[in-house]
Amino acid sequence: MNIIFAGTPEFAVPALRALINAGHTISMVLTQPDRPSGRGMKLKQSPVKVLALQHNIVVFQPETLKTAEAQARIADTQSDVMIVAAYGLIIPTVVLNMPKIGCYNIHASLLPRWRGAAPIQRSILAGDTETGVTIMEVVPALDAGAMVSKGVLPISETDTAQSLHDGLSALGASLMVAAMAQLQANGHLEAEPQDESLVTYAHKLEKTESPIDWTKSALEISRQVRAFNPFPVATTQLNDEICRIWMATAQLGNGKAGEIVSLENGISVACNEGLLNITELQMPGGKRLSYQQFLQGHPLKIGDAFTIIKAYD
RNA sequence: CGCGGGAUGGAGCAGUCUGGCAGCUCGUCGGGCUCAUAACCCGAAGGUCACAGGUUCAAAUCCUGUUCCCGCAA
Repeated sequence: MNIIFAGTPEFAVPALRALINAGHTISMVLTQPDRPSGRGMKLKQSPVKVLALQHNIVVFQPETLKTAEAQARIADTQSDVMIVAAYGLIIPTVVLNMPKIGCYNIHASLLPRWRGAAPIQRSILAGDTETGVTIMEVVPALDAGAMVSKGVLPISETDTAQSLHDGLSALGASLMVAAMAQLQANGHLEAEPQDESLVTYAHKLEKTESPIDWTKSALEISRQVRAFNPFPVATTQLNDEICRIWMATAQLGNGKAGEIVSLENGISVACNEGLLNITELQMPGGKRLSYQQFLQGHPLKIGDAFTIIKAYD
């Protein structure tokens, strides 16, 4: 089929690759304009753009799809379907109506739960035991289209936003390829409307949510740490310096909130309820370190305490 | 040239402010102990202190430039 693909970050890359490998013609790739990013603020191409260029696919990077010019270029591709995966720009209704057959989206949650920007992180934070990917029709309202198919992925006690992201991204790619195969065979896709009474929204993570509050339970903090890995990373304070916590799990035990109670298998810190077992962390200027390596250069004693960051600049 | 931090035996760090013998924890190697061990004891090797230049009797340390890494910001 003749497909126009709209996506920007790493999450969308497996889907584009899978569609190419499935033999579809990608008539155009829409992705966000190159942005100044990283140290030195150099212009950086989106991961989707990099892949598209490797396959000599036409890349179109308008600042907005509201202009007649941009819309004309998209219309010119005469595409059968448009596939959207974390594109990051609002797609006007007029553009949604351009593809002959329709417009489909990959969303990283089991809709109608977690519509919005940060479904993966919010599902971990909420303590969900499973999450997944939904293939659905794109409609003008946010992630509200009828659902074509779903794939489920369990969330384990050691899953991070990164690990789930990778799993969901791959799952979404295979579901989308399957959906396109079905569409090609049948000429249409069955879609089930979302139950509006079960809708929840996954708001973007705020930087202000990253400091760890040691008076919460270990379970909650562990979810925070894992949901915030790799971004924006949970933080706490150690000896007047900001310490980033990359990996931690909850375990049984108790003590005074913030105090280290054991250094046996990880750095165990007392919370209001239970212990947080830190296994990977990072100090300013340094790299992420396993707790073993960290302890060799930063000697900690039982009784030392992490403190709560008061104000976040 | 967006802002800040960093680079010291194989790993992680101290030492730099105030110039004066190259240190710590771990790893590696050798020996000892042990039924045994990632445990413990004894010993050893391993450094162009990122790179280049400058100041000085003397530079890891002060000055200038370069490279690479980390964080912020997006």
